[in-house]
Amino acid sequence: MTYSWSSALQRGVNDIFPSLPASTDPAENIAARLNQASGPLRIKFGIDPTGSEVHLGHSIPIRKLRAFQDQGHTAVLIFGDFTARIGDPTGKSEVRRQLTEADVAANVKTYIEQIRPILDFDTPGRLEIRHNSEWLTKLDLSEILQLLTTMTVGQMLAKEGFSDRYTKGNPIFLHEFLYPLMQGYDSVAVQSDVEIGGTDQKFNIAVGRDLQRVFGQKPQFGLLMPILLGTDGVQKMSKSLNNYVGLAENPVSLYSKLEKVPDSIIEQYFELLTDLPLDQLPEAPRDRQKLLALEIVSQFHGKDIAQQTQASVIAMIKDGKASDTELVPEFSLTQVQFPVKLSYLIGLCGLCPSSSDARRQIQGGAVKIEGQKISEPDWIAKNPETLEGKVLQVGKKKFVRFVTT
RNA sequence: GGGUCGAUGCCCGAGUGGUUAAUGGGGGCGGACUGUAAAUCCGCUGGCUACGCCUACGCUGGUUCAAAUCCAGCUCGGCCCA
Repeated sequence: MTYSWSSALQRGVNDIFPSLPASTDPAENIAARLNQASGPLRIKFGIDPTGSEVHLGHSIPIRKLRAFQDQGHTAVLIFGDFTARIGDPTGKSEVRRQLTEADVAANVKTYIEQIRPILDFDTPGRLEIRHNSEWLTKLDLSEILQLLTTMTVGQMLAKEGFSDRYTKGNPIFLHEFLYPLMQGYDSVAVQSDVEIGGTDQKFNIAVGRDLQRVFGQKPQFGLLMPILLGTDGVQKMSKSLNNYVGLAENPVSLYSKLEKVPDSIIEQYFELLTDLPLDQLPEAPRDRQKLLALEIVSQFHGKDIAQQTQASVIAMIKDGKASDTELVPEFSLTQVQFPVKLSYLIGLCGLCPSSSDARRQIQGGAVKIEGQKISEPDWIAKNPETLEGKVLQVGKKKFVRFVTT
């Protein structure tokens, strides 16, 4: 098998270092490394299982990993179970939530399920799943010191984020300095040839190169993918900003979020999240949004379901109410005591976070039953029969159908 | 370790004894408009099956008829000194 720096591998790549054309040393050129490889290269990607949801932003480097797999290389997927458990206090001085071993293990499990549609799990030799606790828990103090001697405080402070925080007077804890080193050591442990990461990972990946050199290995290449902007089109996709699209979301929610991706970023979404040729996209902006939504739902749920979803979402909007029973979540009234106040019920079924909020939504004219607006905050349903089979709607995209079973 | 300044709702940030669930901005949500977009305009933005009740201004006590506001101790941060 021969390897090459193909267009599939190059698609969407933001940066590659050591930089591609600049170096005259053939060994310092990723294309050369690929061309000369006698066997599959080891492509590293690491992710800290700190939460339970993976979103489209995370999927970008993973998709790139898949592209390497498809070219015959070995994807080395590292779960940062050790780094996750210490808890990375990056950003604010937020409460450091200590994750237990069990939390992390559970997260790893859900991550794998969510990632499964993207990566090739089946072809032998194409995927290696590792956990960094494997080697990081074994380091003793003298080995840690050896890692620490490779860097200066000045170098650390030069890292984006650290420098900001330092000049702003925000706290930086010492153990945060250890993060880049731990992640870098992962590269040593798995002997990676190429590490994939977001552009924000440049520093950490570079540390990996340094450490590999220290440990007598050939330094990896860094392949940086752009950070995906969230559905607000402004800030990076993240769960805490609530501008994310989760991989595990149901088809309807996936579709309805993606079909309104702002025009300004939709091209980037196509480039990074699909394999569609960019010069053949539809002209009309609205058609682009629909195609994007359809394509991505297909990736995770298959073409049939995607098309079905598109049809029902269109119907849902057009008629002003949910018509397709399959795709509207059901809520059972069996546990509810009647008569019930609507504001309370809305809180119960989760369409609003609290009954107070539900009350406000009713007053704001956001609540409909079967397309009929309810504006009386003390509206009461006398018995289950008045609601059975009906669709409750809060705002434009939150629906629930009442059932009595 | 010593000195000093600080800690307010999702975030930033006013308020320094009493019409204070707490000005303002951001964000978010909802409504109108639209391409289910953007921009714009309007409303909402502690909880409670609610004409009332309960929690809130780092934590714990104290002063007072009354405290986010005054006092003490504690916790956590910034800066300066060592």
